Amino acid sequence: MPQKSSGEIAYDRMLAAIRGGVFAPGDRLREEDVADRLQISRTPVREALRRLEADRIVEHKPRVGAVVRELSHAEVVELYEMRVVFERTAAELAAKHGLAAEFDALDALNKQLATENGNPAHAASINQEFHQGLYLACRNRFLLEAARALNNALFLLGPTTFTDEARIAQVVDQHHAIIAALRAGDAAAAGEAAEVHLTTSLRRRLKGPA
Amino acid sequence: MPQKSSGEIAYDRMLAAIRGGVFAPGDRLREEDVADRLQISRTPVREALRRLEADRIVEHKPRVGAVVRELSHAEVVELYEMRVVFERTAAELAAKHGLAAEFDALDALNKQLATENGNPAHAASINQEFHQGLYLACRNRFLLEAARALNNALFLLGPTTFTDEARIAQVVDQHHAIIAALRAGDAAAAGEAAEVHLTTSLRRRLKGPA
DNA sequence: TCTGGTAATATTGTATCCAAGCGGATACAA
DNA sequence: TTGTATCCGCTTGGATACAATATTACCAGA
Repeated sequence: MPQKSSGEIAYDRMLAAIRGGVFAPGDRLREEDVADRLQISRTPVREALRRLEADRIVEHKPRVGAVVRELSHAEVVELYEMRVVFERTAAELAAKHGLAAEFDALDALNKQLATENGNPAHAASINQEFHQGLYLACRNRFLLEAARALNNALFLLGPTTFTDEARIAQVVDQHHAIIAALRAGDAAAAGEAAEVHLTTSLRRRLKGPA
Repeated sequence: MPQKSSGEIAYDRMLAAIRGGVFAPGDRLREEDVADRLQISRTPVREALRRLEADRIVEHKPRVGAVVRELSHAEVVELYEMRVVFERTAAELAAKHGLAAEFDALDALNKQLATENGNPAHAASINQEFHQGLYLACRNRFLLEAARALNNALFLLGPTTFTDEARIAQVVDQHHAIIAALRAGDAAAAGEAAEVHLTTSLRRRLKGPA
């Protein structure tokens, strides 16, 4: 193990497990179980659990254990409320600080997304990359970190639905509007487009499961 | 120790130490030193350090140790950039969701601040409470948490300067503008007032030390 | 004197061990 | 049959011991 510490590995694996639906909200995460599963001792597992707790992905009850958080309806709304703010801010800042090459990269991703009709998982992955690229273009480490934590919390809601073809087309369109505003250097328009995009996303989410 | 775990205590004490200037940016925090100092073992100290790392207050270099972060000029600007966004958002949401009683409490704090001429430390403390109250009024747990982390990072810059009497008067005025907009339920105006306030604050900060 | 390598040392990373607290289950009594 | 009290076990919280590694100091040779 030259590069990553066991704690890092534990964190990554557990995050991936939650992301992949192996651990569902409400599941208990007993330190020893996880340790056995990952073939390491409890110490790095505890470290990983603490980090997940800081990300608000697990809840830590003293003497009871860690459980994967369940988001109430109110919290889901609050989560998206903040996501809208972050995304709008990211778009505004990216319009100011981003490079043309970065916008080109976003455009390329978006074109790729447009052709991903049959593969929902891949489409979701490209979508992730797009938004990550947007955050990277705004040259603000604190926003990047805050958005990362927020997006991790988003995994609790399960995978984004990209099964619908019309939905993908809509997303691609909205992304395109953002990119156009970015290229024009129009921060206000970019922010507005991002807000529209995310608001649609929330609406979609709330319509879905619960 | 019925209520707080050693880890909690370690976190609180270290945060207070950084806040109080005991640990300055660039200082190394060796686990054993801190453990000795707090009369506990390394385990809870590590937990506290990991939490501080999540807050981006310390940097953790493998096999080397934790050092209190030093913010570059660029990072300070980015930090305030985000703080403006958060504060603006908080004001907007508070205007929508806050209760009249909460606005009254903010007003009371602000009046108290106006009379705190001779005591910079106390004035700073009241100011903290004011902003905390604003965040609480907006009913968004994610914003609250993100703002908490950001404000902790702010401690790295040293205490806010509230020595100048004219400065306090200006702050009180700007707070008052925010409160007025909140009471009117005018989200846009509240957000605008908050942005003005924080922008002044940044200007003040950059004029100061470095 | 400077440079290269090697070895000692300092410090974190991981594992294991002991203590403490909470919850559940069971038994007894009403 | 139900309510209550007590006891046992499961799980985390904290401490310590051990391993791994990066840094640094020191020495030898050029």
